[in-house]
Amino acid sequence: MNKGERTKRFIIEHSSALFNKLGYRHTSISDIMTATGLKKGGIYNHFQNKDVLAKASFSHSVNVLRNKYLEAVNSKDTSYEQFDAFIEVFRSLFSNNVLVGGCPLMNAAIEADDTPIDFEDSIKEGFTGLVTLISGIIEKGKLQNEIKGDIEVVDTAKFILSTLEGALALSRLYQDKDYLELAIKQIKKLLFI
Amino acid sequence: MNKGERTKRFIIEHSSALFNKLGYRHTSISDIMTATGLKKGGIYNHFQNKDVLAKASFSHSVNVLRNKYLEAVNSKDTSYEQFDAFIEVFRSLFSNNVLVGGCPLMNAAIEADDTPIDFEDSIKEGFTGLVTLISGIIEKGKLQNEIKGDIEVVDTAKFILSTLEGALALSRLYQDKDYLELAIKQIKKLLFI
DNA sequence: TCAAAAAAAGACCGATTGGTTTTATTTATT
DNA sequence: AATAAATAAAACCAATCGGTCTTTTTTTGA
Repeated sequence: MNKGERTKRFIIEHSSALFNKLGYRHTSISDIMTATGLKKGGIYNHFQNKDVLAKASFSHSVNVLRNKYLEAVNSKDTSYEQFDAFIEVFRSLFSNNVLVGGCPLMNAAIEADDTPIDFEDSIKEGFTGLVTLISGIIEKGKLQNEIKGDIEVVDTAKFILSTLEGALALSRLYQDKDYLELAIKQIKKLLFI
Repeated sequence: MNKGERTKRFIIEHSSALFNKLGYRHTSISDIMTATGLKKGGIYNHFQNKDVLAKASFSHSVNVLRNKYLEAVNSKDTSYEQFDAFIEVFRSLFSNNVLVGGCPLMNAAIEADDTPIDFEDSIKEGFTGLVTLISGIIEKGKLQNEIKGDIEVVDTAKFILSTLEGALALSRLYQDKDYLELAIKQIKKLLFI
């Protein structure tokens, strides 16, 4: 990997945290200059404009998170364990252990609401990927008689995602994990036999 | 009411929609000038600075919404009807019938996350008020044997709020009411006898 | 090692930001 | 109707925004 690629990655890694914390519109190039220690010339040498950098940073955050989810879920065999592993990654969005600033999908979704963001489709893809992941866990659980048989797979996955995302936002606002833990407890009660 | 007060109200009414749609940081004075037809002198004559106007606009949005909630719930006698009435107001946050731009509490909460907003306490108060309102409905339902007796009132209210807020955000992103409707269906199933 | 290419710094640009001040106009009071 | 007070427009301000361009420095490959 040559210098150019290394620097480009370096910029993305450092700016993705900034964008997720401050928002895409509100994060300025000078914020990124401070965070990276580079000047404008060094940044614009790798990205045509701020929007391109913002999109790359968003994708990076989402990729980091997705890989964590997949790694966690795929390492388990029962739906109980898969769900717990998934939840453990989701909990990191409260504790800032994997990313800082909360869920990048929800943050971007709220910002995109009525304020056009050019990577809105990527936000939808990200959420849809999560619904698919949760659906897989439910499907497996039903097959293995761990999850109630009369549950609608995709609808329930959408419901679980809604609940978790809402609870995360409230837990972060109050800096109180109870909202998230309560949601997890209720979901488990709904799901498992 | 003299001219000054009338203009002040006029500015708040018009800018609150803008702030809720675009975000508090991102809405500019010139946006407000366009929306109100006033020039800077006319606006700064009534508000010391943008933050004061932003806070007044946020409070206005929250007040409009709170009055709708209270009016809806207080006009009903059974917890079934109260819950439906509450939900009908919440649905308006998807259809933009009462406010435009989604839930002002959630919008501000996401913006306040890691980006200090000076009215963060007002956001918390707003959410706490909603938890109290929902708790009241559950309490009444338990007393009137409409809601399951073994339900934890406040914890369940927090769970319901989490679910609804998350589902609203997803429904708004996809422009698809299913997320919200699914959440409502599950909550009713959980709640009522 | 040396020259070409890539990378990054630095200076600069017009537009926009929030905000102030001065001037003009409208409203309210006598 | 006249006048003081309130209101709003207009002009102006420094700071910051995203972005460009030129120059300098560093990396790379022969």
